[in-house]
Amino acid sequence: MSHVLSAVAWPYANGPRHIGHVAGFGVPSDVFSRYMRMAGHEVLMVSGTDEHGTPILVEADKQGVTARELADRNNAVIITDLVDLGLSYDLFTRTTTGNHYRVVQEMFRTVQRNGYMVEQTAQGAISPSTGRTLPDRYIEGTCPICGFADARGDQCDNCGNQLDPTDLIAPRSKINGETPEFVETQHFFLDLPALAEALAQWLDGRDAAGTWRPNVIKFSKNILADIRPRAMTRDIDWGIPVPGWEGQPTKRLYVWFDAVIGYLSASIEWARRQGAPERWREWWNEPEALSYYFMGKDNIVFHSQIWPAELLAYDGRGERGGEPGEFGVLNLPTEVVSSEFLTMGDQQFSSSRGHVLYVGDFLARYGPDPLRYFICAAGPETSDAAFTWAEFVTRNNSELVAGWGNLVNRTATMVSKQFGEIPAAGPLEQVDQDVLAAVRAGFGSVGGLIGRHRLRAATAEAMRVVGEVNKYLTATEPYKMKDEAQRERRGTVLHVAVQCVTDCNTLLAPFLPHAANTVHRVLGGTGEWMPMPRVEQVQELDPGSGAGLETYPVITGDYSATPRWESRPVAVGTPIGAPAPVFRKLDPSVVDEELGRLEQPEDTDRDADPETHG
RNA sequence: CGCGGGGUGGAGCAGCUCGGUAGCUCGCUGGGCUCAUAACCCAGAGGUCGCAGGUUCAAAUCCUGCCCCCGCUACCA
Repeated sequence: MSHVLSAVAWPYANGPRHIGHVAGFGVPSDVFSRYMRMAGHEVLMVSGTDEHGTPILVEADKQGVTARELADRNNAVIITDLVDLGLSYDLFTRTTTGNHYRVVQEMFRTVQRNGYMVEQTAQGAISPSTGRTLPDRYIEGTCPICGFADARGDQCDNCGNQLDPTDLIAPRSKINGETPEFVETQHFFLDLPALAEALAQWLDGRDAAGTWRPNVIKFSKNILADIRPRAMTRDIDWGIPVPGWEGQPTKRLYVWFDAVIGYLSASIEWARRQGAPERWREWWNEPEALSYYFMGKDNIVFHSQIWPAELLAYDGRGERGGEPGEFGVLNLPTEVVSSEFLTMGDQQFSSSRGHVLYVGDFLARYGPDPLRYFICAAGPETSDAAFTWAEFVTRNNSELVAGWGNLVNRTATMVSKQFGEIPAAGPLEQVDQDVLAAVRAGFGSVGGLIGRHRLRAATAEAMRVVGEVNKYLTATEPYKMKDEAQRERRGTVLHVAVQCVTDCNTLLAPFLPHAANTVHRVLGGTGEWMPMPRVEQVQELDPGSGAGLETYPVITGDYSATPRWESRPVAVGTPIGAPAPVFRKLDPSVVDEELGRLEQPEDTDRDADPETHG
């Protein structure tokens, strides 16, 4: 049994999340975490909403609300989506809490004391109207090389050359068209080159372990080649105050510096709320503890470079040495589990063009498990994958309904009609023993695949096992055993079938936790078999710091009753009544219906694009 | 230009690290069954594994060159 940290990417609170987001970080991390709990590990699964940074401010300005108000609103929406999907966080919090601010500032101070946070003057773009940093990607102008009029601050799309915003001719802000001001400004830079060797050593070790997805380890080692210091502060008035610069409220920590620290701060917050304030150390200080970070591919650099660099700097393990602070020596990631992107048909998601499918809308129409199933079976695991309504409907109908749901239903129907309870088994024949063994073997094969983050293969393997049981029923034909003389054999077959369905339900529980509870009840069980997360309103722990929260919602849950990853013998005599279907069959017309919805987005004010024309 | 991913029966994918009868799901055709949400089971048709060379007794799998597609830029993870 190990301590396993499931560190799940923090959704950005500038709007609701679409199904691509939960395909990248959400469902894969939950399947893994649920499985690891079932396998007997001590899992701590943490995340929260990421609420700082320029895009939040830009969106808040657009909506005429404060950054806090915008973050509060989106935090609530995101929490509802994630809990409805059944994502079993031990704590899903936010980056605006006092606890987070304190942890981030402690990290900063120690990194600085160890010599890895160096103050430098840099040329930066400022928005004259707000005084805020204007990130490179919000600046555009004429390319000095090819004359292209809409070159970006960091690259020209026309000629492909890398640019610096100061190179642009007639630079302008993408936000409001004003001319940015380039000023000399002081910032703290994380001295990544001084940590490069330690990072390389760590990555080599991870590479040697051979467990990372090939493209992730490859990409991570690649970006190490031209590593350079990165500014960890910004000229902005929304974010965590910079220790030592308290007198400068327009300087704040860079959003990515604080966001990745959320994994640690959320672990600490969880421990404090458990009334065991030091318990987080079991996942962060014990060297044999494991940590898995789940995200989309655009976040790889922050998890395989910036965050480990922050940890190494905190631990004092770069070339300048140093001593860890009050958190002690912190563990580096065991594995960075990055997904590729889910596309909608053949294009990427785009909220402004209405080419998007929000989690909340999806769940309202189809419920959580069909989405979870699709993501597990056909998600962007090792390459981009397309979500299409046609494939969604097909997989739902032919795999969930006709494969698994039907097996549950036909088994429960026969038991209910012929015995009304789980019958006792007589002597087992070879065919009975074979199917029982085939299903039991699934614990090893499916579990091994989930442990290696091969969810597509794991799903297929679990469904193959389901198929074995369907074959068993066809081979033994219990529905033909009408004679009283065949009563014992009929009972034996149905007993075996119920045992197999029960075990299949265990195998599928990490993927389909809601359905697992339904099946559990169909087979005569009661209550919530797979524990579910819940939303809880909590008090701010550190009212003196943070963004001024008083109470806020979190996702949490008690998962201690999680069933084990093993065959559970069924209890003879358990009453089984006539079952109701576990999954809903979808009419193929939903494909056209949904495609029509996409073509005519209800959002009528989407033409009000402040970016176009001045 | 560079970096990365990908091109496998009608569709979507696995296999490629460690060469050796090309596999899965859906669809299609035929058959069986009727307990089940017309579900389930069996059989079959359908592929010169992007192209051209090379290594080898043997290449989807290794090497070289080429072609095509997609990311790396956006309110997107």
